[in-house]
Amino acid sequence: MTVTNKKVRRKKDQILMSAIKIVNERGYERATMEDIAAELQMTKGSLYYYFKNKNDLLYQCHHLVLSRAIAEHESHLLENLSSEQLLRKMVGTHINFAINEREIFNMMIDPKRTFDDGQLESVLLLRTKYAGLFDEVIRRGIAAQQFERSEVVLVRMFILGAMNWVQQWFNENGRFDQETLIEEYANYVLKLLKK
Amino acid sequence: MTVTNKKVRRKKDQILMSAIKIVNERGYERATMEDIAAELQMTKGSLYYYFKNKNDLLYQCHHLVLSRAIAEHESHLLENLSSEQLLRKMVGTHINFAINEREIFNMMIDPKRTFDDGQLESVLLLRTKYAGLFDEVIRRGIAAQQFERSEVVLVRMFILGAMNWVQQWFNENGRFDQETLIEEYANYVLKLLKK
Amino acid sequence: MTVTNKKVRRKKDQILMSAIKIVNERGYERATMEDIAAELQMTKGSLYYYFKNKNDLLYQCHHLVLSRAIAEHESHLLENLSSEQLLRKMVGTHINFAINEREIFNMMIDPKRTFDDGQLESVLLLRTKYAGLFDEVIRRGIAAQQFERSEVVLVRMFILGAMNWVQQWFNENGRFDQETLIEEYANYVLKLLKK
Amino acid sequence: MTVTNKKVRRKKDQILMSAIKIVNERGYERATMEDIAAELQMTKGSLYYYFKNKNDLLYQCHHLVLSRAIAEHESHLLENLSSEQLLRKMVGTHINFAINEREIFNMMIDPKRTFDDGQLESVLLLRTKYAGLFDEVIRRGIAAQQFERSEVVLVRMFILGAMNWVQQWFNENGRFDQETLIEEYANYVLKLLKK
DNA sequence: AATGAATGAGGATTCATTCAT
DNA sequence: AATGAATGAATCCTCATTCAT
Repeated sequence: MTVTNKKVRRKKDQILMSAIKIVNERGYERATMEDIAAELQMTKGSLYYYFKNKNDLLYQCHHLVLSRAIAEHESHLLENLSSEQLLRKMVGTHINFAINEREIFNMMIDPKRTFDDGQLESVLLLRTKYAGLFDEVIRRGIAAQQFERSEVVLVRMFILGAMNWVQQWFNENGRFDQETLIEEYANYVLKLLKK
Repeated sequence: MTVTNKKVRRKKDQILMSAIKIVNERGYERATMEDIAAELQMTKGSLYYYFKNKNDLLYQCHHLVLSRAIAEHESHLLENLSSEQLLRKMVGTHINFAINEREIFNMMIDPKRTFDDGQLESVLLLRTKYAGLFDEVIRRGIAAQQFERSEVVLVRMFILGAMNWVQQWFNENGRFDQETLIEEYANYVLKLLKK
Repeated sequence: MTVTNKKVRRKKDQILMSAIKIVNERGYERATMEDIAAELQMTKGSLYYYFKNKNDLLYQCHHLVLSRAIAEHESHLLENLSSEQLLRKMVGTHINFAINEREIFNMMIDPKRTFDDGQLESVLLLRTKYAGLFDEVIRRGIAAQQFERSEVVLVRMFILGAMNWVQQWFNENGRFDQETLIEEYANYVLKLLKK
Repeated sequence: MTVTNKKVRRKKDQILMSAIKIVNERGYERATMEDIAAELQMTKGSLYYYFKNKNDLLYQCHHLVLSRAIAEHESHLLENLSSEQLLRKMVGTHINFAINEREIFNMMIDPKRTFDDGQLESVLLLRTKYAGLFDEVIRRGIAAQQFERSEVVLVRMFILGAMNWVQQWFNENGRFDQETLIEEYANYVLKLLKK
């Protein structure tokens, strides 16, 4: 990779961060290219040097966030933890992303509406991978006879849903802080899974 | 109520149903007044005879759906059921709405972005009422010593989130049919709550 | 004229009064048929029973107001007054109309923009007639050697303009009341005309 | 000022001139953004690159014209002229603007209907300043004992009204040319003011 | 005579996208 | 690499007008 390419890479990342921020604040449709550019004191025209179009830009945001979440989960999987400990960590990671990357995480929700076919395939792949990480832990726990045997996919959906919803109501100044929330949610998750 | 008012009422309802459908298909921002009108073979101009503007129309969709869901829950509350039976019914009602009124139910998600102050107040009131119905059942169960004593609000959020998420992945032709889904989810909910 | 026709006549007049009021408040373009109808607790559809279209309605307003002003001036002309006395009365009449029928009087200003050919002709006829009344007095005064010989048309334009402008700044609660204003303006007019 | 800013300035001015022309032809409400753009062979979208909205554009037209008129009057005030000579020049300037910037000058008439609060304040300030220039000359003349002592404000209103009205009837091909008109009007004004 | 309902032609505004420089 | 400028398609909304009842 040439120096120039590195620069481009860095700029792209800056733009992605800016876009993530703006989209998180305003939502996909209301985030304009102008807004995203202004955040970086660029003009919107310049964005098109780095990204084919708005869709492409937003797709890459999505990809970035999801990849990071996956990476974080994977690092937990490598630690030598019990299923319970592991799951607690994953609950923490997930809720952190859900709260702090609200809108981008939301894109996961209904990617069909936004992405074109090629992008969609890639996104769905990542989603599947992401979900698979949870399935993996659940299966490990069942195998270790710590978790009750059950429809893995269904219970995973239940759990992910519960956690995603957090972003709808969680409020930094509210009754619960993020840490307590994570702990309690992890307890619920484990109650659900354990024998 | 005069004949005319009934007619207007009926027409308004038709428009609302059409709007609900279109919004469910395309999402709030992408649903145009033209689309909504076309669905009923009207012209967009006519919509403005019945609704002040797009926002008003969408607000009324939201209000309608939420009111209906509340009414259904309330009818269950009047039946003489055990907390467990009641909760199973409410899970059924909720998941039905979540699946079949997808986007409108989604408006609940982040009304701040869409509604103006007056509307917002009314929407938040309904949301609170809706959530309160679940709290009520949970409290009943705790009082009857069938459910474990716990942070009612938090566990309710967990449950509602899990159920809302269903709309993201549920697919009529998938591995589970709606009925099985509801039953399994009710089981999870009860496992979470019971001692 | 049949009873029915009389009724229609009365209704038309009511509508004209309503239209005059609304147009005076909001201006020609901003006065909607709906506004005008609402003032009389009618629906806009009904207006079309009485008037061909908005243009026609507004034309008739204009015609009505101008006719009344002319009638009032003519009645003064019949009284046996000196040119000076007569002119004072006419100044009073004109300023009253200019203030109290603001916008309709304003239509006189540039009728070309609003009216179609047939209407225009009739309006211009009335305008000419209206202006002619002032010319008449001025000529009488000159003939009676009370007023200075001068370009009658030009001085009349000067005077009418001065009086029309009153509506732009006159304010009931301002420094001058309407009566004082009229008296002072009449003084100016006479200073202009007298030898 | 950078080159770019100069270009923008020039373009803005072109647009303003175009807008002034169109508004003078059609009036405020009937002048569409499309019309204004077409005059310059631009698209209406481009106008929004230079002006926030129609209101803003029209406000700036108004501001421009009024500022120019004020500047012209002020240059006369600096010349060493008698009150009479000065007033004659000002009559000329005013009538020229009234005839040649018809509608824009007319915006002065009832700005309340068109402008928002911030703009209104600025417009009223300019109007007051404009009127003050005439008051100034009149007072000078009174002080120099060339003009009769009188209600300065009232007589100034009278005079301005008379001159504004010119635009309603003056016609290049009519009986009077602009120069004669100005001379005669100046005579009237002086007859009104002089002892 | 009156009206409720519908319509369609405009008009203001926004914004992703393009492109010459 | 970046930008200023322009564009045009899309979208909301208004309102005079029509017409069946």
